[in-house]
Amino acid sequence: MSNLKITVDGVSVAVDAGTDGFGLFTSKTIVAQRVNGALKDLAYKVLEGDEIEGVEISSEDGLNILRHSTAHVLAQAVQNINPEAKLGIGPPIKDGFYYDFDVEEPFTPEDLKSLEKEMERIIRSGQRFMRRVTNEADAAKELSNEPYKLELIGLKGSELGDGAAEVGAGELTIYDNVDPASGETVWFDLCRGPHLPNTRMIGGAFSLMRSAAAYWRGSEQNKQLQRVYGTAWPTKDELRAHVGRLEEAAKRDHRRLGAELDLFSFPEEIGSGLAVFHPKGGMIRKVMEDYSRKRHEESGYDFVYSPHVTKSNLFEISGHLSWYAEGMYPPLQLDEERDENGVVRKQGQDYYLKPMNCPFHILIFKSQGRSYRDLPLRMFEFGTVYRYEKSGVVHGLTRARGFTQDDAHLFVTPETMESELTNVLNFVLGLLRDYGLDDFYLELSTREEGNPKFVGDPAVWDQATSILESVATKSGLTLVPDPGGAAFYGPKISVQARDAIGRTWQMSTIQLDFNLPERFDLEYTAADGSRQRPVMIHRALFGSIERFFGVLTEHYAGHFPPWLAPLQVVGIPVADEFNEYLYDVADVLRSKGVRVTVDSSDDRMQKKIRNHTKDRVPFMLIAGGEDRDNRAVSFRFRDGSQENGVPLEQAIERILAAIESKEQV
RNA sequence: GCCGACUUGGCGCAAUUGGUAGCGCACCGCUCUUGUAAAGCGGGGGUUGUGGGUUCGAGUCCCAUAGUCGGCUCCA
Repeated sequence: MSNLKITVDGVSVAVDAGTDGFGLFTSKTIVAQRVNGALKDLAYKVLEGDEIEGVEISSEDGLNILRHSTAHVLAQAVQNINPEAKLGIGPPIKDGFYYDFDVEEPFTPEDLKSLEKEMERIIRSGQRFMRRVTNEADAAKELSNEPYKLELIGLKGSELGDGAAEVGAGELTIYDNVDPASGETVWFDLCRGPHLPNTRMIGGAFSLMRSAAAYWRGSEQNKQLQRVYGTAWPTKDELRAHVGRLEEAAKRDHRRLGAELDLFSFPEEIGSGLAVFHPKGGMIRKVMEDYSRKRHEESGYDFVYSPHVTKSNLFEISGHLSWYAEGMYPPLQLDEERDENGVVRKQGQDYYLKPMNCPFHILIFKSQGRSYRDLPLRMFEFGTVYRYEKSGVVHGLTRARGFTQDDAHLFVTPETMESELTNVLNFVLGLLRDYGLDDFYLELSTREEGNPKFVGDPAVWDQATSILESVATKSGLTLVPDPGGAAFYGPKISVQARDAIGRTWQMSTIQLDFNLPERFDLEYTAADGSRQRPVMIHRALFGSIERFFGVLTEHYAGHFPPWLAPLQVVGIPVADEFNEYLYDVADVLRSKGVRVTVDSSDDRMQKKIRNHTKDRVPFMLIAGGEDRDNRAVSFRFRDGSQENGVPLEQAIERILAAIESKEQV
């Protein structure tokens, strides 16, 4: 008889005692149930008053369960092949999962192949995932061979981090993998769950992607384990689509496009992480910089310049040498000179390549007495900085060792701080939109209680943080908190932008700083004649020009809009005879500031079209007899579409308009 | 910095168990060339990232170093 009243997907129903998720949900795509907000296996037996929802495999929770179960199968496969392997953790992640193992030999690509085979066998065998509640003492006994799991048991309830998939805040549980034929437990793992009912539901849409080392529990102090990354999807079509997205991202990789389109390179002779821009990349960069300068000038910024090297003293005052010395290039040591008696005649001196521009701008502020009438003072510089990034992190233009920041420092009075921040945020968003990015959210990076990295008075931090938060909230954009992510001297807002294929990039940062003004003892004279300390706002819109260049390259997949394209128009004659006509057309365009050339090489027209399409020239103007006779040209665009016989005046108008409007074509 | 993989003409690749470097594109020359993604023929170019070592002999094996790639850690 029906004696339990529960709610299923919002509908009240009465069910028999002992009813579980298998009884409530018949759809094969329901893989788990959410009971009173908590995820449970389908095997969970409902209780009076439970509010239950089915979890679809294609939902975010469903995918996580699928991937986590696949991770378990991976771990079982690893231990089947190598019983000596010790288990780390194996959580689901975006698009997939990983599992860490302590093994003697790192996994090879061949190992991954044989692991996939073993996983397929396990999946086909249809093992059931059976939840079993245990306690610390029993679990410790069962897992006595698994030192890392033992460590997690000891951590239960305290700071968990990535271990959260193994042990939750509630009961300690183990999942047994039970062979359906023999009823025997063939493998088990400490796990919070939930899981798919059985391995067969994983299906065939999974793949092991790569292996790599990873520190146990994410700390450099710990041993490195061998991590295997995999991906898993409800269907093979979704797996294929995912692989397709990865290929698309690889095709857009700015490092690859940089070489293909002859934009920039990293000559080995110069050193890791140090780029040179070739003429085409240089043109794009110049346009970016010119436009940025124009916008800064319009917005009341002053332009300043500072040298690339400085005596160590400057970064001692700023505090960078005590906090970030290992991130700076080692000093150029100017030797001291001694006379014949060994007495110092000239003191030695250390010079550093600058890793930041702020102290230089501060010195400009200090070069004279400042009045409240001078503020806000906004100093802008394309400042090239050098940071000795660790060898393993250098990555094309997005993580280089030498790069140029579009850096500005605003010196403001406490009263104008909030309005200046609002202006800066609007300025940033407007400029980013001009570069074709228009999907943003904000991140508020704050200090972490008790972390000695953060300097200064906590009360001041709180004040700064609340001002930033208020400005960010008023922008109307989504605000995501980032506790502990602040700079050592103050909190910051960063603008995150989504690119054409949905990836997010941290772009601009706006940081408040109460610390450096104090260290450098900055002052201005207030209206009442008193000496006051200004507040500094650090901000960079592109972050670094190189990085922004890389992001734009990937955003546009190399198809830069006309205003940025290094070559905007190329004339392609149908035959040599029409070169002259196209030269005339090109002259007109060039006189209006268009970057144009005529391809008068020996190649055939078809070959020229192919070459310039691959080069991503936005406008190809083709001309033959018909066009010349009618004073017209034929457009061909990068996507292969074309428009013939466009009157010359109209064609020129159109090209100029496209450049002027910064639109994409 | 740590773990692993990789490095052959400008670029992309090839070279049996170690036996003395090839191909395509690009480049140069010549001939040809009127309608939307590769004309034909010929030519030049590499002491295989660098430095050591093993060997009669090394692109192939070993060591070191630089650089690149994938992760981890880091990112003022």
